[in-house]
Amino acid sequence: MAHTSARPPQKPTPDSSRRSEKSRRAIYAAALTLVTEVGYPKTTIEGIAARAGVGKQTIYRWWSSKADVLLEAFIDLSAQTAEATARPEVVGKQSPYEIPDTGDLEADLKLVLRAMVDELLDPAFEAPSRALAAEGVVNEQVGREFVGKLLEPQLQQYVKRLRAAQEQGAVRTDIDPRIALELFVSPLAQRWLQFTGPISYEYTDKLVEYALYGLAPRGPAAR
Amino acid sequence: MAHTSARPPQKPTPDSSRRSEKSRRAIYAAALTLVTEVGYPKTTIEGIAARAGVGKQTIYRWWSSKADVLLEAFIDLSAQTAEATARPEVVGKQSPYEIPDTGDLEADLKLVLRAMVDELLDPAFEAPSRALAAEGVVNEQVGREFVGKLLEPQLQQYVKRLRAAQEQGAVRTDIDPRIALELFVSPLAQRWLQFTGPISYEYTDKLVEYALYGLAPRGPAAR
DNA sequence: GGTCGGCGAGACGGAGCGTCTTGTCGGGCT
DNA sequence: AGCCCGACAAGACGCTCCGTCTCGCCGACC
Repeated sequence: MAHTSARPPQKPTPDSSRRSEKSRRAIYAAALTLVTEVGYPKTTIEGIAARAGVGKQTIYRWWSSKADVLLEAFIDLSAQTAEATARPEVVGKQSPYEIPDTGDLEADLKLVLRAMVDELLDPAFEAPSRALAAEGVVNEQVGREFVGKLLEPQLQQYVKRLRAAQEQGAVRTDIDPRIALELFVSPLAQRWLQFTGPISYEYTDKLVEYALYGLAPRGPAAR
Repeated sequence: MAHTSARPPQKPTPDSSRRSEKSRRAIYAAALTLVTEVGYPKTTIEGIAARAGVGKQTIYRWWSSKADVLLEAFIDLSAQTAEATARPEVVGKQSPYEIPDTGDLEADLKLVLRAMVDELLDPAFEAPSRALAAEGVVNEQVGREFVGKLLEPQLQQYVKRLRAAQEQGAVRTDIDPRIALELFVSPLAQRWLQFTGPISYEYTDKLVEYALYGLAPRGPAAR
């Protein structure tokens, strides 16, 4: 009776060693193109398959949904972009978008947030990341994967920079860096996600200033 | 040639004076129920019609998409809830969730943010507002309507309270209140929308403290 | 040179789309 | 009082896309 095989309705796990690299890349490219051209809701698995010159079954064999395809495609795109961006100065792995430490926290943060503004307005990134963010809002599993694989690694760079700032005396030591970073990152994210306001360098500069020095007057009379 | 009628393929505008109030309310209820029970993607116009005991055409006659139906249904729900919440002390229109002014800005903000935490975790509100937020991320028209009709009016309450605080000397006068409010509202919104972290009273309390007093040390040596 | 499994292609039944048709019903006008 | 008009419930229609399936085909490994 009991051999080594599983009992219940198990999927006939595909053999990944025989997987076609060419098809995979064509599917990534088709998914990213379509989501940019026709928008996420009108992007269909049939459409991706047709555009990639691939059978539908090839997509269903390796992915579970169009969100899953797009997530992997976007992760792949991000990895490529990061690789291209990273100067090949050090052989060791370049962490995603390392934040500079010139000793001037305010300037460093303003610089990085300005770079984020540029990225948010780059059409090649905007369509797929908007689509994934939208899916993640309503589908917790996709949301957590999106955050875990793409967003949180970037946020950890801020944690790192803020910890350094605490050692330099530029940030109070009783502050939780993981929360502190949200004071300037989340407002930008919300304006971009929900169209709650315009996005500009002046705006992100102000966010950094407000967050660092607080809304309350700093005179000795305060508090 | 030119009579009073329009020329090109115009929709035969329906007569709103003959509109069935009963059907409208049934459709709102069905939409809100379905989105809570089966989720936004599986909520269909056919399903709403069936659940409401209504013909599909009645929905297509008055709304353009399921997002449109849900948006109106949710606005209606919010209006009813606001009406029920507002104590009938004054006859005049109660603005949505007026923020108290006890003279202690920190305490007032913490209180209101705690109330927002409660609301975000209320299942009856969570499903529809998540669905609309998700749709709005990917559909700018829906996004702007969602923000204009639901989000921004609430944010303006913070603007009002912060302006009062500026007059009281509790907030620096060179600060833009519309941006300042985002320091504590947006982080909470992002954690809720994207599952980037847990939501609690302790968390929102910290947001208020960080925003008011800043991340940088407040000693005379700073800056 | 034979076997195995992923591959492109596309047929299949089922859902839901948005439109259109039919007959019913109720309010407003004459 | 009787009539007319348009919104209404119901559901048929052709369409697209879903997810599964069945074909041959072809390349890798034995």
